[in-house]
Amino acid sequence: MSKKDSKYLSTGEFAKLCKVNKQTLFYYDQIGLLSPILKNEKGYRFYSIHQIELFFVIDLLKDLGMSLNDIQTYMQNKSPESFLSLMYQKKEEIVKKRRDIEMKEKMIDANIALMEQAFHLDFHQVTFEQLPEATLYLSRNIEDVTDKEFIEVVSDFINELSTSQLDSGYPIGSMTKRENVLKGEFSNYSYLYIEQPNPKEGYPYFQAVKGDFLIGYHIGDETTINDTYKRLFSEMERLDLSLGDYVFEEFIYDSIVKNNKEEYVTKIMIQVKET
Amino acid sequence: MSKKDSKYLSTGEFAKLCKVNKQTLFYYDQIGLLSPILKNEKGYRFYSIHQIELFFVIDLLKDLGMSLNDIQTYMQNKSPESFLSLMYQKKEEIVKKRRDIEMKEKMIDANIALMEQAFHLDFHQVTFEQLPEATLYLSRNIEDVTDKEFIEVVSDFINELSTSQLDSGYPIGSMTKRENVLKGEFSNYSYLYIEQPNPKEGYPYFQAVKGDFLIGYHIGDETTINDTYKRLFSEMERLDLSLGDYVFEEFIYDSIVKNNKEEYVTKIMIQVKET
DNA sequence: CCTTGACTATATAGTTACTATATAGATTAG
DNA sequence: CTAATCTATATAGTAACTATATAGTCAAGG
Repeated sequence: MSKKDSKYLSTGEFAKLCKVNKQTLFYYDQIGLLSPILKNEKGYRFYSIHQIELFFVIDLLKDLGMSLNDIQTYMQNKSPESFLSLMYQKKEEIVKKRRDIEMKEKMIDANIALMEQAFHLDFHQVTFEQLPEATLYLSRNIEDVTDKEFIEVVSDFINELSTSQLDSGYPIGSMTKRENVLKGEFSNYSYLYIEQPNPKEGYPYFQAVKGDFLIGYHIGDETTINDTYKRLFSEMERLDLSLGDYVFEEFIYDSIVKNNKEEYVTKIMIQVKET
Repeated sequence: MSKKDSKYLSTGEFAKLCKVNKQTLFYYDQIGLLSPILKNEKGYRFYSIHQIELFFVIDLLKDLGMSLNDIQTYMQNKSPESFLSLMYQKKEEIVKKRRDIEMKEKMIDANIALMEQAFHLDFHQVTFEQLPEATLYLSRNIEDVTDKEFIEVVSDFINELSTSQLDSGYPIGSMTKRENVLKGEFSNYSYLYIEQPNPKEGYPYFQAVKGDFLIGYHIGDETTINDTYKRLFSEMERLDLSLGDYVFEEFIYDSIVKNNKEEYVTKIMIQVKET
């Protein structure tokens, strides 16, 4: 490279600096998005070091979901005013994006915690535990609803979680009222719930779970859960305990980690009081 | 829809719940990534509400840059152990991604601040100001380097910023030592710098800028900056000020917001002391 | 009972933003 | 002077949708 040329970067050098494939720069040149400031008689491209700034902005906008076409349109009509308004718009978008990432990070954390916990559990053991208070966000009531209504409630609940940013990453559980459990309708759930480790103001939360629980695990799919309930109830009797207000169910192993239903595991937490 | 069918969601309903295009679900079914649990004799697809969980995991992994192919591979060999190790791996990745987003948000904030500020400036005004202390991260020395070396230093500087997470989003400026300025070598910069609003431990920062400055603006490209410097120096003389340790240059309007070089604006901050 | 409108399906082609490959000429280090 | 390494163009392939065309299905209203 001659002394004169050394002010500039070749495509390869510029690509390295931008941390992209050389082909990408050819492509950007082709579509006219970012062309080298000079091409010599042999067709060799030469980029100025200042062009890195432009590349960074392109990269930023691209990362924020703007198409190369739209970026090009901006670049052709650029001005401090349009840049500022673009930045304001992208600020809003990136805040959304950051929240989304934060939520997903929480989801990963919750999944890790759940799995780590699961490894230390003996699913054949029934235990008596005191659970601390927890705040739950509940769905609408789902007692005795039709299948169709059930689907609607679940859909609304899921939508509510994402629109109101209530999705803590924790798994969704279901709770059943004492009276339905007493009737033997173990799967006639009253509400769906999701735990809220950091409850926000202004939502009708359910303060729950503080108290004594009998905890057991059901292995297999929901069709055989009645047997497990019966086993737990006889254990309750043996310990001289009586049923409290609610029973809670949470999946430990489900379709996400197991291929066949026989290996699913459901945690059953029966609120109890001493007689 | 018959009572029996109402336990399930049609492709359209499920797509709405997943917040994706119906076609995407066809595509996922086609490649065998996520198939409805039943298809009736007419070929209509029916999804179970539980499948939303699987979709969420697929969506999470996809968002974290995993290809549908790799996701499928995981799904075929799923187990609590492999899920946990996947989650640990994705946790690392998402932390990186979050930091990246946070950095870009800062970049947007800095750009907004810069532009808002610029709108309130009169580029023809020369002012005398006291600037607060600031922490700068400097490049290697670039006095009297060749063009080639200059490019190398800039490249290294930019790489260092991203690898050591020193990129604060602020624009990169250049500073020139008093002695070079006195020789009239205004563009024989000594260092590049980037401001660090929240300096981290363990880096050799430059504590700077606290003190009195004469601030003016150069309109046009770098080839004519000498005239502006001369104008500023005569103003310095008039005010009975003498040159301090450094002169700082920062772009206000550059190729990112202006199409032609005649409209570029450079802020020149001359450190001064009273004589 | 028939029609209308809203759904469902499949098949195929198009899109975006690369990415890889093949071929050939240019440059540089030893 | 030659081999290794760069550069270029042209073309094809890729992932993950997305759109379009065509046709069958279904439920609700007149």
